[in-house]
Amino acid sequence: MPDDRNAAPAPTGRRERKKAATRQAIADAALRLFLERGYDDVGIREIADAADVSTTTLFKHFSGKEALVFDQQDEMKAHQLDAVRNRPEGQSVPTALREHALNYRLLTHGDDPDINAFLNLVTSTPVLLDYQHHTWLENTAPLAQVIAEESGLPADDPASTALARFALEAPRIARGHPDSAAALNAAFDLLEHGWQNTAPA
Amino acid sequence: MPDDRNAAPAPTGRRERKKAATRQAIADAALRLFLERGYDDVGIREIADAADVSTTTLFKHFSGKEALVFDQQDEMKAHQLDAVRNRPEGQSVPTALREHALNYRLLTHGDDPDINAFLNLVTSTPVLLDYQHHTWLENTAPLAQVIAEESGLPADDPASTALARFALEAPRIARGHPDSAAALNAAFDLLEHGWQNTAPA
DNA sequence: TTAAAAAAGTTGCACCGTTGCACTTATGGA
DNA sequence: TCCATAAGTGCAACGGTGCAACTTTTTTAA
Repeated sequence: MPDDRNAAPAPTGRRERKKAATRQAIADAALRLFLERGYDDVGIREIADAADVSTTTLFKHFSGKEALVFDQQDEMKAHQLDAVRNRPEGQSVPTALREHALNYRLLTHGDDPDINAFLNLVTSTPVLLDYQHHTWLENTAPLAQVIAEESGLPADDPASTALARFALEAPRIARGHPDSAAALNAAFDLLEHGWQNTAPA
Repeated sequence: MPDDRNAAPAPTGRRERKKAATRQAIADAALRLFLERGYDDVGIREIADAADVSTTTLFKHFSGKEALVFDQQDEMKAHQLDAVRNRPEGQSVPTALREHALNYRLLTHGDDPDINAFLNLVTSTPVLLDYQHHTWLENTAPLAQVIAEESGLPADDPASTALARFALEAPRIARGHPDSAAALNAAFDLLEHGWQNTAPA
């Protein structure tokens, strides 16, 4: 039999794989039902049934009903941090943030029917929009720190915190505005010009 | 007997006075209990009992549990709009918004024990912070419109929406930051400089 | 190998915020 | 004065969430 002794202590493990599978089963069942009948018309108990687990188990995997829908937010947050760190030579921080936001916009306006259905679910359910925004804002502190690093400012510099928060807020402004692309750009124009005249070289 | 015939059809009326009294009784009871034992440890039914009404009545006066705490948000919103409209000659819009925010900060950092107790209740209860922020943001569209008017821009100009939203967001940034005054000022520095280089004369 | 510790999952229940329904009472206008 | 309407009542129910005690699986160590 193969010797697994030196497998890293973290990633693989019979336990963790099963746990991940259960979690996935729950998320899948939830998303399927939500897409079929709408977020508000599907109950927790029903989702648990469909995934063949108890509601208690469901809540051990997800902090609440809304969390069932967003299972990849962490990656998106990390992606944003990278976009700032690995921006092209000479590009300003706010510009990098703008580019990232615009790229993401493109992603979500493609023709992939799955993505569109998901997006439609979210945008048509106020609770989900709020939740998404809320968790998105949790990236404020990490983003502020990256901005500070990239700009040679102290770790909790107020200006970098402000820029971080505003940048995270920009997509939400766009969504509420009739011309969402214009709104997004206007927001980043403000930030770019402001940052340029505020931050050190 | 006095003749009330030409009283405005709106304000006085035996019915409406009673209604206002009931509403006030509910809000008072709720606030008292919340301050005594904390927001999460007081139930709706208990508040209704203390105000001597049914829960049904309570919910006819307030849209939800959180709304019991904030009964003056509308005035604050109007106040902010006025601060922009009636700003001193030659003062820029973002500067007026900064001044207003700073003034409000002073109000809430006084020595009035009642105010402090209330503030403590809010800041120590995440749900309430979120709710307050949420309703505060409802001033985005009105504020954006005032900004547009004052700046000679079309009513739904993207830049004015962005500025409005960011200005409303600023206090929340400040709260999360160790040096809240500095954070507030940094945020408005960004907006002032950005607006100056973006907006028309 | 096996015993015990730890983690995943189950079952059942109860709480809380919130809503709907059918009903009574008070008020203001015709 | 009578009536339409609005305020308020009481109750039952629903959905999301948390708790406690218990069983099953997996890991760790003796």
